Amino acid sequence: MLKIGEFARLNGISIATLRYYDQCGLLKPLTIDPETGYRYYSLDQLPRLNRILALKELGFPLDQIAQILADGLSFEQLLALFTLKQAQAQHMIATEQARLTHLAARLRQIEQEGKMPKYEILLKNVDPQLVASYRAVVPLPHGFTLSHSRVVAYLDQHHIQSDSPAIFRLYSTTQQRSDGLYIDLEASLPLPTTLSGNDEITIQTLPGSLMAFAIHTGYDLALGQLHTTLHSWLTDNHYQLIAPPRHIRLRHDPYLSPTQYITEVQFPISPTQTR
Amino acid sequence: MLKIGEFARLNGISIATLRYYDQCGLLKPLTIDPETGYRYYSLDQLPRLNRILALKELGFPLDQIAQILADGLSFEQLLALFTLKQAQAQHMIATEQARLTHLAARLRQIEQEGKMPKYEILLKNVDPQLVASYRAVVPLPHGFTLSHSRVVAYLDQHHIQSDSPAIFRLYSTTQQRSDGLYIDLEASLPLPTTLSGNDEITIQTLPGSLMAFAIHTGYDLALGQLHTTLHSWLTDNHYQLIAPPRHIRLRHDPYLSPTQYITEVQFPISPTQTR
DNA sequence: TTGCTCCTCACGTCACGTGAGGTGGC
DNA sequence: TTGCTCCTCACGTCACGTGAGGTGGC
Repeated sequence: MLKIGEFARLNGISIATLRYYDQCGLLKPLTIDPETGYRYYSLDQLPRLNRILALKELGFPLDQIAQILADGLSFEQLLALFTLKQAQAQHMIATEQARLTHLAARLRQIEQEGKMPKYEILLKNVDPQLVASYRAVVPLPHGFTLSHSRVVAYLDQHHIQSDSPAIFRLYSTTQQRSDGLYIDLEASLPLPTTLSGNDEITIQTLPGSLMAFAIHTGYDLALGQLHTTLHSWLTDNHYQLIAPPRHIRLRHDPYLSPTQYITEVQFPISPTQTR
Repeated sequence: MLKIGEFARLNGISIATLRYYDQCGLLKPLTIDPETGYRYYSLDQLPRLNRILALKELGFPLDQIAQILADGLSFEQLLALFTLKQAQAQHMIATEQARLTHLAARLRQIEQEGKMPKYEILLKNVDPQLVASYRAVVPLPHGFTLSHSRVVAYLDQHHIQSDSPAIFRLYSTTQQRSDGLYIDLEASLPLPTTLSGNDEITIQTLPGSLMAFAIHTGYDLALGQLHTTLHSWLTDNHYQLIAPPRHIRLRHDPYLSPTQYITEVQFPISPTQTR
């Protein structure tokens, strides 16, 4: 019969752990002195404790360990449990490896610039969104505002006032023509309820998607660098662009200085198939 | 000015998260309506929030993120923080990969045997231990008990009664000679205090070490399989044996049936240098 | 009036670690 | 008597999630 301290030392674990396992019923001492409350363990309990510790190292939570040891699981359940754990471990590895990649990139930046990077690239899910849209190939730099005003005019006709930010989808990169730069652009504004469109204006639902996004502060035509950064981020992190990039004009009041503008750039993405 | 729900949706995070960041001072709303308590955020707070989220993805705890953003860290501290995180991520990957290996092994066993394996192999740290030892090449099967009784006799001479289990160090594997099997063996018993030895008995401190160990139930000469299992476990998990294996006779009373015997097998190990 | 969004507690999570304050056996 | 080991609460951990119960604006 072993006192709790001896039993703990034998297994290289803490007394608190054994007391906790007692409390949650995972491993009760063989006897408890009713006078003193001292817990006494038997050497015969070693195999059970070791099984517990081994399963814990495999990453199982204590309640699942209790189930496994109680033998209340069918062969299939056992198999499923272990296969699931395997998948979880693989997922953890992938996550940590991505983290390593990002950390390495940051370290390089810190060493070079002595500072944090300008853009933070993050992931989020964006819901589908009902919008009124106007698409055309338009000249820069005013194409954004021109297209936007077409949609605003349409909404005005229908007496709808939208204070949601404008969404631009970029179907092409900027293209040099003889008379200047052009871009294939779609301006959209969210609608509270569906309408019928017309020749110019399309009513549609922008698809929801996983997005890699970043916030840009300042004039929204100086976004080339951010696009480049996002593109290389995608390949580094095994994502692919699955739809046109979006610009969201979060703040773009004409009476503000352009340095105050805030634009969100969204890249709709999905994970690249590995293999 | 954005209400908390709008600001949350904009970043794809929960309202609870924003409230929590307010509470712990990481990101306070720009203003709070004193009447209603409503929190109002500004678009200018987007970059800070994104930095927070990015650092969180890199694995930093919120209090460290606060420090980093407060810019209260020197270049060296920043570098150290990131390098440490990198090391932690690498460690995590190694741990998870070991877990995967073990899970795969278990899965194979479950599929083949439909049952949990016989032995659980675990790690623990063992402290140094002052002992009285007798070492000799002895015949099997009685060599263990013979050597053990030499040490017991020595302790009796000194009127010391040790009820700690006997420790055997196996300096060789079993060897076939013309007159039977032999083994180079050292039997030890823990001492409460140091003594002077004699021709036969050495007083020494068994070194502490990281141990891979397993518990064996039953007759303690049927341990060949466990040794083999332990050896292949070592190579699978990138450890190497750095000292003779130990057998600890946790229960070995002569009046018990050998099926009741409990022996712990310990392999002193250290991680194999990778590269 | 009905929904919707917001508010503030307060509690739960998971596997223990860490005192505080006290007891039992040598 | 002094150490040592053991006991039982109770609280802290980390970053929120989840009600309960209530309020404000359309």
